[in-house]
Amino acid sequence: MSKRELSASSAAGEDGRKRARGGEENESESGGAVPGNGSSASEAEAEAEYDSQEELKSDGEDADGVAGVAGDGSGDLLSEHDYSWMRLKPDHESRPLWICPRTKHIILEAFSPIAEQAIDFLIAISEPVSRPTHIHEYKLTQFSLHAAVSVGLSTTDIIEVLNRLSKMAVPPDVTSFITQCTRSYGKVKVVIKQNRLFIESGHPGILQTLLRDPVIAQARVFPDADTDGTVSKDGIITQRVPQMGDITIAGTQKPGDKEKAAASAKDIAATAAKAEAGGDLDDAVAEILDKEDEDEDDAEGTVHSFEIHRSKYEDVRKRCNEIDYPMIEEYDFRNDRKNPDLDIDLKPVTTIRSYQEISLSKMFSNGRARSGIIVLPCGAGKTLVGITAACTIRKSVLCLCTSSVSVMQWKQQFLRWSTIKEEQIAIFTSDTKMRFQGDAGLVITTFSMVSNQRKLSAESKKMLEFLSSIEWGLMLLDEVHVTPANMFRSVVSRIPAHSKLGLTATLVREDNKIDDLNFLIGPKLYEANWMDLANKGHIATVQCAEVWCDMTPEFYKAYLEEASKKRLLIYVMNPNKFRACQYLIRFHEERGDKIIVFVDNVYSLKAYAITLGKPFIYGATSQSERMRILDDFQHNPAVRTIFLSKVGDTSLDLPEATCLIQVSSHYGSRRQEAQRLGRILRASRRNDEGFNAFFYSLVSKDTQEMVYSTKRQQFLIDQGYSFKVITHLEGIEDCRDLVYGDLESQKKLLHTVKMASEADAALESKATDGARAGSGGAAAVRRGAGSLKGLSGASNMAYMETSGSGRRAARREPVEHHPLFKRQFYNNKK
DNA sequence: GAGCGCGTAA
DNA sequence: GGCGTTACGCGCTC
Repeated sequence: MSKRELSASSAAGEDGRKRARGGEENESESGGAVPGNGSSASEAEAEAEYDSQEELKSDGEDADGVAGVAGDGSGDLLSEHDYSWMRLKPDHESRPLWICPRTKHIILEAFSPIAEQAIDFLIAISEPVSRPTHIHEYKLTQFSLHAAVSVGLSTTDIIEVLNRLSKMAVPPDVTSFITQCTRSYGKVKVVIKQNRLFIESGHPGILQTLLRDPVIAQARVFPDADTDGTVSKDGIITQRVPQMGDITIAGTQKPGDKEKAAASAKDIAATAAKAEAGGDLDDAVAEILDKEDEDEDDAEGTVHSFEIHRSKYEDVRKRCNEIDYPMIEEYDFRNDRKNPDLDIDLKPVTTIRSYQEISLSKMFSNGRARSGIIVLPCGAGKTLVGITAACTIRKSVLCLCTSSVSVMQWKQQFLRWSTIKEEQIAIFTSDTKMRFQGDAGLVITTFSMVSNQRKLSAESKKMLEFLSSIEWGLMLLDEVHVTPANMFRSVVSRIPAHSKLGLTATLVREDNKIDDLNFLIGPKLYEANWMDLANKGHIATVQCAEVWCDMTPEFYKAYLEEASKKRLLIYVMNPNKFRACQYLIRFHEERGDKIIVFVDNVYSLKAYAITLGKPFIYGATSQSERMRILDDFQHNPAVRTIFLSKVGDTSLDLPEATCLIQVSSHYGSRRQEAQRLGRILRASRRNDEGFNAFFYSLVSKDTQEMVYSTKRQQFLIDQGYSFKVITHLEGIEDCRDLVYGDLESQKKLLHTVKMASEADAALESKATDGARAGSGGAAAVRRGAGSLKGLSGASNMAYMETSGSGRRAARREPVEHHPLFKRQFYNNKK
């Protein structure tokens, strides 16, 4: 074990600890705009805690070495594996990657001079797991490697570039994993002809292999007399393949993206070569390109296929993934003479940003449209990516949104950025059902409109028939992370589309269905790093802070006494939280910020907004009232703060907002946290000198809320954000006029809250039958006991990243960190 | 076109 | 695997 390895690992550790303490690196550059003194009191506390931890840990590290040569008896995965056989290259210092042979995790030193190029490459071949400031973590997966092949990288390219960037030779396990995952990719395709689905391959043997699988065989449709091409004895169809040419992505100057992809590959290579002081990488890259050209299945001139039932599409595609013959969905739209062209182009003035171009180049890199998912932060122009894809394919487009509001927004955006005419667009929602003119067009609709199988109005039924009769060139799926939902997922197989493009900012769900997107839509083609775009000025930079509000003794007592479901109201209505909220609003209003306050719970929302005298919007607010409040917020300088419930989580476009305060939220939803942050990323002032947007989460200390808060932040932390912990808002005690300043009013508030939750409970027991109410009463005592237990668990979780609650917490983590990192993040003790 | 019931998502 | 709350879309009625 070399010294270097140890020192690099402590760099990783440092990063982990920075995260743990709320990422103080942001403070130095924040310009002191956050009104907390998190750097003094809280930090000192945390520091002391962490120092003692540090001693424990460094002992362990010295004893068994970072690579875990000897077990430390804790059962830590890391310690059970001996990596000491891996030898560092002599010039490993100039190479930025570590590769774990067992878990296929790749760790990047983000401070390396060639980090940026390495990132381009890693994004292409692996999944980002976590990307905080100094150390990034990626993971090689089956799907990420499929995606790599689909953008034109070959097995040897991947291994070779990886080898150049790595501090040690690529371990044999990793090499064979890459080989295994890339070998069969691209051999099987799904194509749509005359609205029917065919499984296609250049190798008839592969089709026979597939047909031996019961799931696939069951989905099969046998060819009839009308079938084009020759049909063999076993019913496999053979046809000649049309030739293909180059394409241009709309809105880009350069012809095609092959060059683009090549350019970035070349960059990586060139820099790696430079770091290496002379190498033959340029040749290797040239080779990559050559290969890309000859790697087409079509070289053989014939292609073989069999048909499957459309209804079985999802099953078959899933099965193919499982048996390692992933089906790729590519649309050779340039040679599609059968389907009518859509007259659409980007307007000449429309320009797309570099990362939008790169993400699209992943989609079109071989001259065809490849189905998949592009992940861009809110405000980074996802819509324009979708529109550009439509302008490149130039066939009929079906655009699916989650709400009717975003349906209208998509329509406006299409009209704004492209040359499409109003009459070519059809809106299909519950209150607008139109058709487009001509034989090709754009339909914008909602997921529920096309997935709803239950009672349909006659008009909708006809419309739905129309939708499934068209061979769509492109299906755009906005907020694609909703697609795996039971009702929504069926649309992708029911409506035939030659290619599908999913867009989202938050490719996370709290259930385990997110992986289903791999066979429902396709691989993740591109994922932008939020921090990265912020640094380049495309989205606003945000200071994130978690404000810890002490519970008042009375509220805390009530919290402990209450059954778990009533607790929420108590910690949300905590008077100290009220005061913190009021204080922050005042502070930011004086700075000239426009503030959105999110309160998830409707009762609390009203209580907060009315007490503080601010307008609020929630589900029951009428459409006209919403418009009025939002309009006021944007244009009336006197209205600086609005309160929103969950209504404001998605697709509200408020470019004026520069500050967010989160008072209550939906459990541990990472998606909600990220999407709320997204509300301020497009702040119109983002490019002002030294501009920062602010994101505060108010958390009642030592309650369940702390657990959720930690979990919620995970997505943003993985995107490189760091949360500063503020335990005390500076100057809050000098504000004598804050609400609930005296014990009397606090008690009154507590009483009101208790009454409210009892009223709710009463309402409920009246609604349900007596049996249920009775059992609830009997359980109350036990719940009280359970609450204490839950409490201690809660505080452990809350301090998870600072004092380490051990592996149990780690297991609950949505993101599986590499053991090397777990060690740093969670500080496993012996 | 507002309001209700239903089903659904997270 | 479900908890509980909130929001929303759809189709229908008045």
